Amino acid sequence: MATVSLNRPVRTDEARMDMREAIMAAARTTVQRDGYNALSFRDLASEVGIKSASVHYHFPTKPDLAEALANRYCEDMTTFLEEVSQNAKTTEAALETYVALFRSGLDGTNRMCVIGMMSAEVNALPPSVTVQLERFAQINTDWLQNVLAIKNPRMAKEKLEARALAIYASIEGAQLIARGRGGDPLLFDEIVAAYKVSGLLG
Amino acid sequence: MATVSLNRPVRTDEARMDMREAIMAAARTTVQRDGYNALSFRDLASEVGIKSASVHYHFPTKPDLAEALANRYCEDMTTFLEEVSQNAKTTEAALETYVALFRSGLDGTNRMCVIGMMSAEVNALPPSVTVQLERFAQINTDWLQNVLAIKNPRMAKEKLEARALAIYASIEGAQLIARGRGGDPLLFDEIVAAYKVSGLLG
DNA sequence: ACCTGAACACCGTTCAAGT
DNA sequence: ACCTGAACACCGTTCAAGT
Repeated sequence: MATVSLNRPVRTDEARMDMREAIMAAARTTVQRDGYNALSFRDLASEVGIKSASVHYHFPTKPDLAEALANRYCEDMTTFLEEVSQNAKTTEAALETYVALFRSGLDGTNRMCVIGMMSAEVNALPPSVTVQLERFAQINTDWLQNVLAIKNPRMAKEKLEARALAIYASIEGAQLIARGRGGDPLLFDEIVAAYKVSGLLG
Repeated sequence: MATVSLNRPVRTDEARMDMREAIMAAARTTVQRDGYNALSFRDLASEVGIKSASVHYHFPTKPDLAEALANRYCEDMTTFLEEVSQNAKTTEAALETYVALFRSGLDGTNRMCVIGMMSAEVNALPPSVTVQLERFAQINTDWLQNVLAIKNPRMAKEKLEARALAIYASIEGAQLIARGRGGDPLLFDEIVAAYKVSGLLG
């Protein structure tokens, strides 16, 4: 079972966690919970024990912080998916773990995928960040496509690509809708179960 | 063909559009484009030609405005779906029109469903608004369930309910992902096409 | 290298005051 | 009934100043 690091602070190695990492850890949690627009440099500063002007030393502007967050999120997702590919015993188990990642943020604290959140808030973000949204989608669909190819060796590549994209979009949607209803993980489960019945996740 | 009023200003009857309606019209567009957290009473005021303090006369607080917006959005959706039910010649056509509504906001101005946006920003919203998010989901799934029941008369009610919820969540997800990629309606179409192939929208 | 206080133009909100 | 200016505590950002 791979570590679900996407819903943990950016780094847990407290002993050598420098200020930049501490800011990113706090910022990730806030973005997942409240969104990028609700993220305040002053709140962030008080969380990590410095003044808001000092946050600007590490991240000159708020979009700079958004870019760093999105970039790190992509890296963590890549690592996570590599671990799943190595450790999952079946393609079904790999897909289960994939879905479980998106469920895990919801459970308890009703947090959302950083990239899903930024997709909603995309009009506040410069190209340096939106390019990371596309990268994250690519990371997800590439991995899904590989898993699906193992499961359905005779499926055409175009169809695998389209199916991978559909799964990614539908899981983000399930998370969004469950989040809107208080982050109920059982609602998320219900939606995912219906995806399976329909054949989308089959 | 039903009027896609969900992506128009709240009321177009300019002659008798009072200030409250003008504020709601401007606010809906801004929420769809930039989100609730990015909505500014001062910008809103200058759009409709009054001062920000005057906006508070019509909507005492920002959550009050959010509640009015979400409530009106539910009403407009109900009207829209009733029109579709009356005018669509086949259940396939009804589903096409449903999907087209979510596509229409994206096209050109990359706007999002007000309720999908508020689902992402749910932590900023009081219960008076989140109850409207649940109401909107119910309006959508009730209608979808009815359409699906006509199409699949032998399907069990529980399965119809689950499928309706899955379709709603997946379409919101398609919109979110397409929005993240610049609001490309062709990407939305690609995702929806894959839903159809998988059987989810079949 | 890293942090700070003070200033700037913003924000939602309140309220006494206008018509 | 509807609107306003002024004030409040907030916001991101800048910058000269500290260590």
